[in-house]
Amino acid sequence: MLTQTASPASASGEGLGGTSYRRVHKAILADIVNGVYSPGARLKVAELSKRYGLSPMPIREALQQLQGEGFVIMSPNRGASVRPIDRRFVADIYEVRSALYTIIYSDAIKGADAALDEALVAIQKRFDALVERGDIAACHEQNRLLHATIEALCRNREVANLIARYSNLTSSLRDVFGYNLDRLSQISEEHWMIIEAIRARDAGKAIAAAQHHVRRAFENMSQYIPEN
Amino acid sequence: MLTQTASPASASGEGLGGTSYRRVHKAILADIVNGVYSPGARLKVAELSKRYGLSPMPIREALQQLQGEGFVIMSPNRGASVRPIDRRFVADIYEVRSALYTIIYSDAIKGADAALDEALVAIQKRFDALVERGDIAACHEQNRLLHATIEALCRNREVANLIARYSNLTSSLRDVFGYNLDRLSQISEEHWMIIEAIRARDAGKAIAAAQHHVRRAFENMSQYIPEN
DNA sequence: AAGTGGTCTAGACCACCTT
DNA sequence: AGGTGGTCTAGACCACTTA
Repeated sequence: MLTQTASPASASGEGLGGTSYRRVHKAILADIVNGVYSPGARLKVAELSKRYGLSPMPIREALQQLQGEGFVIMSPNRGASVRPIDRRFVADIYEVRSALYTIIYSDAIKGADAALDEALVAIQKRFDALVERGDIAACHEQNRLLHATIEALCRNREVANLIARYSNLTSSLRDVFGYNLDRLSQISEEHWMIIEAIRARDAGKAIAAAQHHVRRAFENMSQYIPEN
Repeated sequence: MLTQTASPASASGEGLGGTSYRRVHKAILADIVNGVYSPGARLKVAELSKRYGLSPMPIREALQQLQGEGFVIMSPNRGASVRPIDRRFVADIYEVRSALYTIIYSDAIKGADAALDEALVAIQKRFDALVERGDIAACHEQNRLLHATIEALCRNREVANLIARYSNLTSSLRDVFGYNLDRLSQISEEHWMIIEAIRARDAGKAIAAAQHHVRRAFENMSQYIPEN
């Protein structure tokens, strides 16, 4: 048997060219985002090592990157755990998102055209139909799509990265609690306000509507999060 | 000779308890911030390995964390280099900073008291005296202190982290170009506007003044940065 | 086709917590 | 004093670039 791993690109459906630490980074991040590893959970190298069929070091590299990105906390001689999320942290994040929406929605207005208007209306109509049916998962998907469509117009990559990161940080919470039907129809109203403002090409109004939307999302979510 | 390094905590003035990857992370970051490694420069493991008296892996861990934090870019099988900074990136960062100042300066007004007013005035008076003397380095320090004093009132940790990160990302540029005496007296004017707004406890005015300050800083800096 | 330099393994060392 | 699990070393393997 050679020193090198027998199957460098196995254990995952990624095309060649990727390094192990990248695959592991991606995999662990996905597991954190999907709630497989909950906030605060320990991430033991030995376990992960076994799971991915790799020796400790590439695992540690992935964890270090995740630490840099804020998804993981590493304490000296105590190893890695998923970043705990308390109400304060969520409040901080939502406040930043709110501030960033001034950028996103003024870019959105600048880039808006008739095709965008139609797309947004179509998405939100589907959303409403799915609320009627009570299909929460599909609603979630349309919700994601609406925001992605708007945020795609944002020219500021740094903003896009931050928004994506925050979305990942809180998405495990959303899966657990989050969406009941009452909240969904409230969301629909908020979305229509945003869409109307975009169709009117009114940046101030769009920003205000988006910030209102964020605030509501926070108020809804924070009740499910432990104080500390 | 044992397998383990002969002097686990040598090569740096850090107290015990730190791990190697942490020391290296700190050291490399400092070197990037201070311009020892310029944007785009390659960071070869072998060199760093030699420099810090460590084997490749702890170096790589530090680099991975730096990648997660955005200071370093790692390409598969091509290793690490300092994140290149073009004008677009700086523009993006300054736009985000501007947005975050809505949070920082409304917190600042909320937390302001007579002691803060005095402190800010004292700092800016020292700044002005140093401009007279043409002591650019000391000016820079007072500038840093003024902003730190204001930002210390920000309750949002995420915002504080972002601001610190952006400051680190661009500080190597500032060292190279940046501060001539004309710009310094312009900065003084902008600072006094901010201080006046804070003393008046006028959040809107303080935010506007701060955003104006950021915009000017960007305009001044961007002329020194290559288009691409 | 040699060289440069990144990546990964196997296992040793050791810090910390538990008994 | 033993165990658990994090950290680090030495060196093998290999991808990519030079000639």
